[in-house]
Amino acid sequence: MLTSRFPLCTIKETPADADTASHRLMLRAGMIRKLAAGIYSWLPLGLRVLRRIETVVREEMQRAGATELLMPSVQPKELWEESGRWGKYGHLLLRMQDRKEQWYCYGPTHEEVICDIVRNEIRSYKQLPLTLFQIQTKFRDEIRPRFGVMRAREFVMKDAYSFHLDQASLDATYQVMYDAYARIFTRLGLEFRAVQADSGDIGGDISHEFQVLAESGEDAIAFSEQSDYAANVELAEAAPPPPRPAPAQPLKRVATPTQKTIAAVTAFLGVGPQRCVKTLLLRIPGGLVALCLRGDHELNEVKAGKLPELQKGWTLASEAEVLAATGAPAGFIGPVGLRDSIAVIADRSAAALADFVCGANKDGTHLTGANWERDARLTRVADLRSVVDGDLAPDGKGRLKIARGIEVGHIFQNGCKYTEAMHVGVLDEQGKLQTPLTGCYGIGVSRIVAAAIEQNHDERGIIWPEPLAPFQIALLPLNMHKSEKLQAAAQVLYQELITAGYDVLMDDRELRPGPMFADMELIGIPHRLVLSDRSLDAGTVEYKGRRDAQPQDVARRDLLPFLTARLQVST
RNA sequence: CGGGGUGUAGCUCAGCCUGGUAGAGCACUUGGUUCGGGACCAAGGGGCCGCAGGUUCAAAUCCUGUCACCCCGACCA
Repeated sequence: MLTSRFPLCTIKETPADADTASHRLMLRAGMIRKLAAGIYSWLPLGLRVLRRIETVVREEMQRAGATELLMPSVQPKELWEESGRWGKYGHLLLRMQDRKEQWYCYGPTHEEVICDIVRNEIRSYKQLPLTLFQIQTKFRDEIRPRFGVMRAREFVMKDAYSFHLDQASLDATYQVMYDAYARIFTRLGLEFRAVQADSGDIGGDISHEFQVLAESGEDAIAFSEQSDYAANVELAEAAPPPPRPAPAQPLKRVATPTQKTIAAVTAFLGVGPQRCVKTLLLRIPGGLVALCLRGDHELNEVKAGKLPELQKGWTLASEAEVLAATGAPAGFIGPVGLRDSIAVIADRSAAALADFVCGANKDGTHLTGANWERDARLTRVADLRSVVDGDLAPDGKGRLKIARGIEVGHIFQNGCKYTEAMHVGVLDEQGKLQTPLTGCYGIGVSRIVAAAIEQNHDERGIIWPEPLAPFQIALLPLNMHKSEKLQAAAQVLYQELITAGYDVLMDDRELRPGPMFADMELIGIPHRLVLSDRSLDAGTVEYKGRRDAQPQDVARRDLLPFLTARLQVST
């Protein structure tokens, strides 16, 4: 490809509203342009990268036994009413009407459509197990899109769905997909981790996320350095605490006139936050619930949301509700002496404390030497907190570290959630109608582009992992317009490289060398060849890898073998 | 949805407070010089000052409304 025929669209200045490295570099390199909030055009350069990822994903999906199809991006309301998600999916669903005023949505995911296809086309157990996938543009009307294509509203996703007669078959395919995902992200040259995950609204029991490790990631993941344990912090557990010691101190009331926060109370009383119990009062339909946590721990809302008491929704109690229920303002409430109608659910770590400090349910007062059972009613113990760095791993092997990641893949076992709702049935060997089990497997194709850049860039621009690079080789003939000799030599080399099977971008613009170098480094081409009258006279070509500190001269006649040793021929 | 902010040339922004012929840098076009790390000189093209109302002799500037976008939060296979 010649730069004169390939619009590079690079920009020198940093766009004002780009906050992360990948967003900034994708705009500067001319890969994407914003059309509206969370909606981007893919310019030619960006599209080449996107296609490279799609190719790897497609190859690995096929190798894993999945078959490609393509479903519509626009889906009728009726299908979503069958699954019950027209209402449940909420504002994420972009709804629209056609000329007949029929309602549709722009598909945020395709469980409904795939179930409709399978129930119409698949009749017999002989056709199962079946795994279908597509690479499609989806739309989720995120409340706050940000970071460019990392959290866009419109995005490209690979989604696969598998159908099974029994759990063993689902387990087997799930494992095949898990392995395929690991191979995909490895092939793409990304540093990633597979972690146990919450299955969220998709539903189901078993679920893993594939997280690309990056400081700017929106997810926190916990993993043990001495075992395989790795989980999203939404879900991660610590090993249970040791059993509660017996009470040793008497319950004592202390005046804490202005100490409303854990930090203030601990400083005032000279005890660590891990000796305190903080109490959160939640409003649920028809009542209140108290959740108790150790002072140094945070409530994990995903875990709390699974409590039976909170199934019908919850919010934090208002200041007025707290006062009415406990007689004290927030900051002074505690589990001791709460009225009987309020269930007291303590996190395992809080429940393991003896002689703790907590609010006295009286303005300006705390208690010391408080103890469960003796002083405070305990309805139930549950795992309610988020793990923190240094917690013991749940398998007892090693301590947990917390890192940040970008979720690029997510696999689920859904059981019969969708097939049941959508009335998918297949006849088994006995001629009996069975509801198949399903798995679903997503990869954020466009998000991977951003994730790869987050992991691979420097102050000059992007540094593409080889398999993602829009071009393999940048060929820069310097000041070619002034030298016919150089023009001829460049043309010959360009043709040679193409014939050898390389993906080459030759810069034939009448630019000074500086801007040429800068552009190629910005767009991250992994290998650079420079031709000049000087090198022509010396019979050499200058080579520099994108990560190399210094260029090197290679004899012209040795160039092809030199490249063969360094890079793969593209297909 | 709550809070904050911004809409002026392709991009980054000044001008607005205190109303009076719309600006700079970068980018673009042409000519010249230069040219192995984002050159220089000269000449040029480019604007419904987000949109709609209002006040005024006169509005980018003041007032009202509206739309879009950005940031923080809630939200998020």
